[in-house]
Parts: sequence; structure tokens; C-alpha cells
Amino acid sequence: MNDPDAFDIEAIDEVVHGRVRLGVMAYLSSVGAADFNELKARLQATDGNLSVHLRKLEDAGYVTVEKSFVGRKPRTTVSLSDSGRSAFLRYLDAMQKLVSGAG
Amino acid sequence: MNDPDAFDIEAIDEVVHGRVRLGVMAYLSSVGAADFNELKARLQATDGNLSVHLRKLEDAGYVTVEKSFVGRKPRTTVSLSDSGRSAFLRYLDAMQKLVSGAG
DNA sequence: GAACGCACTTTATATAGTAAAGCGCTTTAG
DNA sequence: CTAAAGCGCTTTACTATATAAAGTGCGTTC
Repeated sequence: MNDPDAFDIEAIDEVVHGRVRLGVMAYLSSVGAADFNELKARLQATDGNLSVHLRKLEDAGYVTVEKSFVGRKPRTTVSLSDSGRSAFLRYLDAMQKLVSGAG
Repeated sequence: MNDPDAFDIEAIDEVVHGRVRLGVMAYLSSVGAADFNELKARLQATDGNLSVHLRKLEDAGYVTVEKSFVGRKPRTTVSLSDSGRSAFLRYLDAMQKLVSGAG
């Protein structure tokens, strides 16, 4: 019925789990890359907040951030890295186990 | 005493003559290059205003504007071009004639 | 002399980012 | 078990430029 080992807290990657970061990962996992504003709109996050979360994902090596100028304005593009994709899959896997185990 | 030809309005380059732009040219003529904030402080100009004037100087080919990132923030560096230096010298020359002619 | 045009300034908004402050939850000390 | 300490997350303020729209003042034109 209910496997007591279904919930392995170690399997829940904290970096991926944060609400905003999870949103970033989920979105990027489907579109591959997006710019700052796109993410900001999707996630209804403030500039500062998104900026901080992107940094954490970047530090973890889950996304790569590229800066460029479009005309004279700065543009930040975020893409999911291979390692990020793996981490996200592992996370989904853990969640999968959780929901099936809890069923 | 007073040379009626001393004031040759054609010699007064409008692009250089604008108050803010003259300040930019004068400052750059001594330091060569400066960034946006340095100019802004010197000239007590607002961001938008300085931005517009720099654009005019750039369009005239009197300055070159380079954008880069310092860490993750954008930086705008402005330098006087050769053509800008010449224009400034011509301007000073015209002014020189003006003041001496008016003496 | 009123209307128009043009340059210049101001103000609001866009694009990101850092730093500091505030909030809530958990851990730990007592 | 409660008070204090530590953490992570969000909010807010301010940094760095840029564009666009609105307001201002001055000179020209009819």
C-alpha cells in the first residue's frame, strides 16, 4: 500500500526544489532556453528574486547564462545544461516515486 | 578693434556647441575616455539626457561608445575619436577668434 | 503677434543586477 | 518546551544604461 521508503528526502534536490527554481527548470526543460523577461513573466517573479535564483541554478551548473546587448540594451539568456536536464529528470523520478509510493 | 568677420557662425559646430555635449567633449579631450557615470557626475546630467547627447556625438562620429559587462552589470565607455578631437579643436579655434575679435 | 518647428530637458518605463532588510521555518541551546 | 540562532526566500531600494513620450523655451514664419 504505502512504502515507508518511498519518500527519500535525499533524492529531492534542494536546488531544483525551490518553487521559483523548479519553475525555471520545468520551463527550460520544455523550451531549452529563454530570456530573463520570459522567465520573469512565466514565474511572476520580481527582477531581484529571479536574478538570485538564476544565480543559484548557475552556480549548481544546471543552467548557463549568456549576456549580450540587443541594440544598446542588455539581454540575459538562460539555457538548461546537460547536467541540469539530468538533475531535473532525477528530481522528477524522485517525485514519481513519492506519488506512487504515497498512493 | 572689432573685426566684423570674427564671428563666423558656420565655424560653430552645433554638435559640439550644445552645453552638455560641449562638456563631454571638453572632458574627453583631457582624459581621452570615460564611462557613463563619470560623465554623468561631471556634467550633472540625468541618465536619459546624457544618453541622448552621447548618441548625437556618436552619430556625428565624434565619440565611440563601447558596451561591456563588468561582472554582470553593463558598462558604457565613451572615448573621443580623432574626428572628434579635430572638431573640438576647430570649435576652440572659432571661439578663440570670437573672443579675440570681440575684444 | 500667434502658430509652428526644433532642440533640449524631464519623467516614466524597460533591462538586469547587487545589497540589505524582513519573514517564516527549523534547529539548537538552555 | 521555549527562546534564540540560523537559513532560505521574498521584497525593496538602489545601481547602470537606454528608449520614448511629454513638457519647455526659443526662434522662425506667415
